[in-house]
Amino acid sequence: MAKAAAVSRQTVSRVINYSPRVSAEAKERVEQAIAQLGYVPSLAARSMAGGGSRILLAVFAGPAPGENPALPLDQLLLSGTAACGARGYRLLFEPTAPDIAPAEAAAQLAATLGAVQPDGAILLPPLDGVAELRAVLEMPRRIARETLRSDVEAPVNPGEAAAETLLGLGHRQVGFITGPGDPDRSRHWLGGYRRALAQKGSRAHRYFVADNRPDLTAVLDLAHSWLMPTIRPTAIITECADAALAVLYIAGTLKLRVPRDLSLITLEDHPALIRSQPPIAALHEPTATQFVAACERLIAARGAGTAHSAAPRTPPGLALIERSSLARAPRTI
Amino acid sequence: MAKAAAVSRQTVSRVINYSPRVSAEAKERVEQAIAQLGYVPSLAARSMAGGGSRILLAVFAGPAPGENPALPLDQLLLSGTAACGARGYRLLFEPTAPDIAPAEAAAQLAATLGAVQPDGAILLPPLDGVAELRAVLEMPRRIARETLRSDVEAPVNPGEAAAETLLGLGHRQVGFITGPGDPDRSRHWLGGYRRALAQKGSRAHRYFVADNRPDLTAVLDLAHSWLMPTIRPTAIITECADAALAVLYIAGTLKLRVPRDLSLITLEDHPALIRSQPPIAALHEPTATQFVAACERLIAARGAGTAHSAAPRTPPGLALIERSSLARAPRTI
DNA sequence: CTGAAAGCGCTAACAG
DNA sequence: CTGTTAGCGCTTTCAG
Repeated sequence: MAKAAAVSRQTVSRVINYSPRVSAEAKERVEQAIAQLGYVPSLAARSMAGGGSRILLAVFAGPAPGENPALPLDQLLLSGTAACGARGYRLLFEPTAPDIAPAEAAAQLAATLGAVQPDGAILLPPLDGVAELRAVLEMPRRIARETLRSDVEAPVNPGEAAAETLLGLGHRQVGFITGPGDPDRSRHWLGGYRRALAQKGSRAHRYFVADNRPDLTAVLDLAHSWLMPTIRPTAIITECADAALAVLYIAGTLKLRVPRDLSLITLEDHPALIRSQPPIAALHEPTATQFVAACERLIAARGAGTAHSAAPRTPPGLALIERSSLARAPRTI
Repeated sequence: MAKAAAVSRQTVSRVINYSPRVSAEAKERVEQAIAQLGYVPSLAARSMAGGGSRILLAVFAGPAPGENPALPLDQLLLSGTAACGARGYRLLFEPTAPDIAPAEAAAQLAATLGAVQPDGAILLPPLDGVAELRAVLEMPRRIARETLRSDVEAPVNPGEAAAETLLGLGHRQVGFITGPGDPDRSRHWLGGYRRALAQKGSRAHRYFVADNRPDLTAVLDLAHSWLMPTIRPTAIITECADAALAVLYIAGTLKLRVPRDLSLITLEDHPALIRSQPPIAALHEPTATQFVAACERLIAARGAGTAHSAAPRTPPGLALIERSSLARAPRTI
């Protein structure tokens, strides 16, 4: 190929690797030849020659059949491939086998690492907490490691944060509706909600809890039964966006106005929340954003000094999308 | 590595490639050494040496920002990686850039093909209809090509099929509620519904159409407005599962019984449909199933004669999941 | 059934 | 700034 541009293969290599040590003239010729011949460098060859594989590995917990993944995989796939593709990288999603011991999962991961030799790997939650897997990423040929959450900070619990927000607005009857998705996650978030209420709650505080991950019709029934009586929640947290819309609808049929009579917040963001009347607030882990950031750090880390990026890690935390579904609690019940 | 087993690299290669031409004895030794040293063959090296990359490429239409993909990407990712992983393959998802001309998309694809050199590629809908892309997969180093639909059969339109099913049950007032997701797809399916009604419909038939892709609260309102009056649909098709559940709830509040007073069918299957009361029928393209089948054909095709698998292509068609939400139309309106 | 030789396409490391 | 020399880890092809 190279010879078509009357230069050596090395110069071609330099050009496609954006080395500054190429004369403008040579670069020109090479680029022209590349365009003409439709030349595309082979990933495999580059990887083997030590130039980096230009592959990033996203490891997620493969859910047992019938179970839901703990993550919005489609969002991650979309935003991740876009971010990586823009920089000439590829993103490979790899599930861990469901229901296996950490040690086995670690062995599996090590095998994948050996076979693919990615330039970096991301342990997606809840895998980021598994010490065995983190260890595997430490050891081998300096594979940069990333997780979504900062390694330092304690992860924030969305359920807890949402409850605190509502308590801060003076609400005393706060409801929580779990959603489908990973049961462990539901449990964890619900736990956060309980903690917040227990901590700040006086006797006047009341729990309204649906911990059974109700489906849509069940949520509608439930909302009706909660909002009909005089003693009712003045604020409701829903794990999934659908449920919030369902509650909003029920509130409407009962002539309750959001947010005057009822505040609503959901732990999953969704485009439909913007268009609803009123728009519904969301307090969620910005998973996709963090994922893209992690990918970019990984890509940036290539060539940089240490593997484990010392790059600026913006504290991830939660994203509170305030919309007009939140208000102070009404004076009287 | 190989020398640890007291054989040549060749023999190792044969063992890991399941060549039959190895003595049981040598095989034993090699396998032991492999386990001991934690040896993993490098994908890149195998690919470069011509042994096949063991990578499958899934090409999908990258949606414009804000738009939804036309496919259940998370399902495809889950089932696809599982299927490929079980056979030692990897699955790489690659989006086409949104809003570009077919020719450009083709160039992009060609570049990816050159860089990754997958053993096979799958054009996910709606890309499978783009001639330029299909052409790219024909040409190069015998990359096996697959699509979800059979190349021969005309794709079946789920909207049309659902409408026909209901017409066959004697329904004359049939509703159709579009959902979020790819707008083109909505349009297409709605068109099928219209065609079916126009074809079989007498004057007595009535259309109830929501073509504005309503969100959940809008669906709830809509269902109420449809089902309240005396002249109302006796059957409703919803594009997405949520909407079906919403309609079911509204029917309940209006004392309409499903399926006696109202038949329900949705074009998206979802676990929640099984648990609802009654369970709701779904008529959907079994995308994930077809995708897994396509992957397996691709993997099987490696080594086999022709690239373009002449393997038995089971007619894909649609999957009608009958549940108790379907019944004959009531005698009187 | 097993070994030896050659090379896949690139990039690092070193000269010029 | 550019060219030369190796060699990455495997598999193919060809001999034993």
